[in-house]
Amino acid sequence: MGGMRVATWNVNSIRSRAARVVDWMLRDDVDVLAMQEIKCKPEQFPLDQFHAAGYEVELHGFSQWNGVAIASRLPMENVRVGFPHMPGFGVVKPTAAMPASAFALDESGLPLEARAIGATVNGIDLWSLYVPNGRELGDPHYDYKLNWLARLLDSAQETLSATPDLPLALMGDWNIAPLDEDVWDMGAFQGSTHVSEPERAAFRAFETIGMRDVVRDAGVPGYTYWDYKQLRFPRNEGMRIDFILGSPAFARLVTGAHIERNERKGDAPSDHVPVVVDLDVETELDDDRPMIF
DNA sequence: ATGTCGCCTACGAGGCGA
Repeated sequence: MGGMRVATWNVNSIRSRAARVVDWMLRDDVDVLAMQEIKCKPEQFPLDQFHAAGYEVELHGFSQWNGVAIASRLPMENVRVGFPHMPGFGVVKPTAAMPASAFALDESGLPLEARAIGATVNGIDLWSLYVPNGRELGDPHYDYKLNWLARLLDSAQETLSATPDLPLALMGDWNIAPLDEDVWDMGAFQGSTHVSEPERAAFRAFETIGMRDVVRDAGVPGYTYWDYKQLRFPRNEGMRIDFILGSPAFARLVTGAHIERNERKGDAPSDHVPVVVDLDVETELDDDRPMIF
């Protein structure tokens, strides 16, 4: 096969947006979509609509918060939920929608959240990640965010140490604006999360293991998120917080990228839009072939 | 404008998270 189109999109509830998501995948010829904030458990996911469009879905979700999924029309293998030493947060609070038996705990006894799922497609290791928001500087959730990112980095580093030539992509809602130009007005973010130096350092740390923001590297400008409030989209007061970080072997496959700004328009949009990369899978296959001249 | 969403509990309006 030749081109392969891969995307990430924080859908902000798949149950309220399945038709819109599937329509876009077909219209934009997407092979694999990493979704975040599906906000449902497995039995609630609208699988039928994806299957009817030719996509299989792997997902990880607990009740109404968070939740991640990967939809693909190419075979998915080696599906993994979470990553080694992923931290949890908060307290176990059983409800009708989430009984005590639904909680899994981390090594410290904190409940794990549904923020990471990975699958291998065409030999490419693809992850859908929903980085914790952080809420406020100094909030326990902010420490959780930084710790979660540090453990994710450890995990990616271990993977790339063992398999340096692996095409690996960490895709999702990072809840970090790495550069000042990634928000519409730095003055509005003084003392806020998403732009603080520790968060930006945690993001940049992925560069030290060779991971690149392949969409920025492709020269694609623009925001990926606009708050529902305060006419943020009409005013184009957005944030760039959704990213695809690729290992060197992944970056070599990239032939193009775009941000689907139009998906913020129309009826009942998510507050995020899809971020898309095109891959030349033949490039990888060619690399594996012996040179004959 | 604390300005909008989406889902929860529990049946209506308030809470939470983003």
